[in-house]
Amino acid sequence: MGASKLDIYSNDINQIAAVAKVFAHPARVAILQYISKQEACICNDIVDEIGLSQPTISQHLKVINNVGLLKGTFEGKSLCYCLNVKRFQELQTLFNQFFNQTKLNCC
Amino acid sequence: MGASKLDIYSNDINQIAAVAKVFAHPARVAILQYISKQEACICNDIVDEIGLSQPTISQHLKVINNVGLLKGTFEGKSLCYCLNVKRFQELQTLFNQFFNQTKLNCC
DNA sequence: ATTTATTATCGTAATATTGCAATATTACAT
DNA sequence: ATGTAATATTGCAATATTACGATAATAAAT
Repeated sequence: MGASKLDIYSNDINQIAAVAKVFAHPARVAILQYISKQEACICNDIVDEIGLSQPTISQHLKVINNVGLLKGTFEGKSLCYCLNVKRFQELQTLFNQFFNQTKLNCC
Repeated sequence: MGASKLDIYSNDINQIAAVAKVFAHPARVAILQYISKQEACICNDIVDEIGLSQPTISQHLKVINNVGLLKGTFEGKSLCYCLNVKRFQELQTLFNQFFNQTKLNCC
């Protein structure tokens, strides 16, 4: 197998898991931290900062972008990756709701 | 490859990723929700509740247990899986610290 | 001791993820 | 138009994850 049986879970549960997956790789956590620290939203420096190849970083950025966490001006030579703070906040709230609801029910 | 290069990241970052991985599968999210709802902390019912086989559930429980999220009396026939609420709270705090710190830095 | 009920482990197949080299694309500058 | 600099995509190899059937292990009850 190897594939998760997504159809047997509720949408809420699948959403939590999908979002958690973005944070489930250290490179992506490191990228998020790094781009949030950069005032001017630097770009290829991510490759230098983290010890991975450019294609690998690009791949991770795509995953981060797929949940709407990137914001920036994408203009050829001078790209600019920024953290979408509003979306970031939404995901934090999503997690907290899950944690709080689960705690509330507990014995 | 397929293996993450854990040695190039800080411990903090690896910890966030490792914890997120636990929540990155819908079965584990569903299991956590379910065991928190059960007052009497029932066990094999998880298999009936979620639509997966007993070995698969057992495997997921192991992953959940590895981050210390399980608490219970493990006595042969009448096992009892409980959510370790204290640890659950710790992980929530861990996530929130990451989110808050990252937001704080942001441009 | 044997049965019974419950969970864990092993072995295996299928799919997913990670990472990189090579190449393609894009947009700016000359 | 050509070159350059930066990122994206493709293709591939290695490892990880997911899932299940078969089997083992454990403890209670008879």
